[in-house]
Amino acid sequence: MKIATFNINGIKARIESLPAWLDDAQPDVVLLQEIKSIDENFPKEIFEDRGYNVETHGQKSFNGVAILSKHPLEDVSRGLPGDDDDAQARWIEATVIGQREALRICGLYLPNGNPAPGPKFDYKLAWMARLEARASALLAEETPFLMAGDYNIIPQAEDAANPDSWREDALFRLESRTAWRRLLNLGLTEAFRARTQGPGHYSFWDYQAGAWNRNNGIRIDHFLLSPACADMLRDCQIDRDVRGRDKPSDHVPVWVELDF
DNA sequence: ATGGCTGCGGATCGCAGA
Repeated sequence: MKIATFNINGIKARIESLPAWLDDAQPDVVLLQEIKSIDENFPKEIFEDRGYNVETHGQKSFNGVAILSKHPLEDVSRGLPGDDDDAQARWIEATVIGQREALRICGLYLPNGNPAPGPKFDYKLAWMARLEARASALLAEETPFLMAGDYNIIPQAEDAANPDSWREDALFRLESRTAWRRLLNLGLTEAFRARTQGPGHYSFWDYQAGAWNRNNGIRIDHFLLSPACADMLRDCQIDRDVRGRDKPSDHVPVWVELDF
């Protein structure tokens, strides 16, 4: 089963290029971020016509996540637990039934956190603490799961073309990387690094300053896998070429192939 | 050498993103 994550930076702006990528890549499940749409305005029919079940958790103008799945989705849950006052739509989870077992899939759009320090950075770190708590709870349930999406975290220097320019940025500050490390220390596996080593692998290139043409990218879209899910991992790739197509998002899809 | 953008709402700019 092929499961992808893709920050599309606005469903209205990607109304043609997203279906084109789906037809090309043929993922079974897609976790979308930054749909920038309320649920009522999300064009479900475009995806239902292609055989996908569609579950959204949107809001006006900003953020918003969704799941597309060719397999039935069960027990859909919206919003990251831990703060009832958090109105930002950044988390959705559901259970996908595979051939042999079920997999809990969590789609996330982690806060950017800039400028740092400041209230937005505090929100990012608090959100990551809630994410850690959710991961711990899922581990305790002993059901296989993955958490994937736009983490807005550059894990290591090799994940940026120019790491020195990111040192003080919320995506690469020590506090952010420490919170990321805490997730890994729970026993989660980062899918891409389980299979591919070395620099030069990116999932985001800024629209500005010719970042794509210069390959000035960063790797911030990730899959974290529970131990049982990590045993299912067969492949993990970044669809880099998507960034060079017509009217691209600033992110590209990342996907895993899981045997379950 | 420097710096360059895009999307959204309800507007013809301000904010947000990373």
